[in-house]
Amino acid sequence: MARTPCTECPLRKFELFTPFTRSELAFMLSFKVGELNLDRGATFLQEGMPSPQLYTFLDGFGLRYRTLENGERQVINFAMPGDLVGLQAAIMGEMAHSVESTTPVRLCVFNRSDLWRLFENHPERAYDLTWLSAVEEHFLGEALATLGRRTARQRIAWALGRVYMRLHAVGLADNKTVPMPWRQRDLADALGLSLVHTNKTLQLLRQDGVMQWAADRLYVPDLAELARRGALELEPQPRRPLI
Amino acid sequence: MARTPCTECPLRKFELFTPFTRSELAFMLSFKVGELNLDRGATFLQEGMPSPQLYTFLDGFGLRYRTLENGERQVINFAMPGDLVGLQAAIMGEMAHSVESTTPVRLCVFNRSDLWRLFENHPERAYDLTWLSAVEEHFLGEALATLGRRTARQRIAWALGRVYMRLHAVGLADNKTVPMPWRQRDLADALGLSLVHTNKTLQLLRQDGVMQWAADRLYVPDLAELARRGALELEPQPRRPLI
DNA sequence: CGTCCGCTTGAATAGTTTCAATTGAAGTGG
DNA sequence: CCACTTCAATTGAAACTATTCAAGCGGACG
Repeated sequence: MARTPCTECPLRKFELFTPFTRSELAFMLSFKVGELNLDRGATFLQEGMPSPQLYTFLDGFGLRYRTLENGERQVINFAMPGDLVGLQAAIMGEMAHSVESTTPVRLCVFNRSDLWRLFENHPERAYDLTWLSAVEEHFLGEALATLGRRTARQRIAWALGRVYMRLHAVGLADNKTVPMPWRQRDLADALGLSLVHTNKTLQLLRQDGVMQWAADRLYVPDLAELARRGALELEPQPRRPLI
Repeated sequence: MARTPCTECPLRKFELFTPFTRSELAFMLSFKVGELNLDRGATFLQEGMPSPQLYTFLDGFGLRYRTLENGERQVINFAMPGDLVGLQAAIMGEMAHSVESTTPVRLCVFNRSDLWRLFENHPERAYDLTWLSAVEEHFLGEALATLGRRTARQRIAWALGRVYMRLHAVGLADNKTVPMPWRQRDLADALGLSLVHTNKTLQLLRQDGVMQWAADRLYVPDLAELARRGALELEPQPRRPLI
């Protein structure tokens, strides 16, 4: 297996990334087997398919979604730099959702076959992977509550707030503005709303001065206010406890 | 740490359990530190709280749910024999949801502090835990799609079908009938529906002869039909692949 | 016997979807 | 350089699904 040190992508960039710390990332990168560059709109992990590889988003954005029998989509989550995708296929044998790029992306590629080596020889890193899974489970529980019990306004505020907070955490917020390279359709499919209603609800939030979203950029003047409307907790991501 | 072999609960009962095989369960049981018996209605894991213990349901049923700021509930999943709960707190430091019993239960108790030992010395079992987490993630993705994009009828058929299949898998199906010790309120809170609408939709399914649910028992004459209505795949649970 | 809990029912209301059509911006080819 | 296409966002109106409110019923239990 090749061990390409990731010289191009300075670790500094990743300092704040969830969930990897600098030293952990450095370690992970020793498992790197290559880099993959894709244009927007590329589906690189597909529902129901096994995948011999895992990927980390180095640059660019994506979308994780399920396709329903009638052709509709359920967006599971938005993908952004620092996100690990493909663990499900690596562990369970096949993906339960697809992953596609919504901008050009640069992906860090790991081999699934190295995973076992990691469990055997690096229990701390294996623990990290389980931690990742647990964090994802936490998020999905929150999403479930949002779709199940909240109004359109709350859902949208929740989703935008979440995206903002995650991007802020990875250092991509600039002057209360973060990249937002998704379509209203994507947001609608993430929240179980129709496109029309999503559009109208977005306008309400805009009129209230809670946020602005245009030209792939999201501006949030007061995160606390947005969080309040989305029933979001502003607390920092839970930190990994010492065992 | 005490290592109580689980003589009372014959392993035979667990043969079909997801995800533990007989030998795996036997191993897990070597970590057992005790058994906990609770009446119905006991909340033994609480949202936002750390927990020094993990539990496996040996007998009885429960409910995993989140409480919303307005007092409403989102049921995350139904808990049944064989289910492991509390992993989230063990890994992340605190629970994202509460767990309560809906019947008298008998729980197998593990110490969180033993978890690290497991990762260090038993990579196969650590892998199993990650596998468990991935399966849960899979399920939550399916649930999200159900709440986001399906009608009340489909949601209810989906939920009943899922419960039936899971209980069948652990050997609790008898003559096309499984235990169903939950309330309509619980089902409504799991599916993001009002109690009234859940009630009326259940009657439609009953009238169609798709199922009968009364006195804590669920009768499903034709699982394929129920699955079809709930857009459920009848395929067996994905098996753990060899690494 | 009275109370509580879970289930059931009807009617009014509200939130969301669906349908249908328009606009503007960006990209393509002759 | 201009018609033509495409994609994303927008708007209004009609239709519908699910919620809320309110009330009643039956069984279990002290």
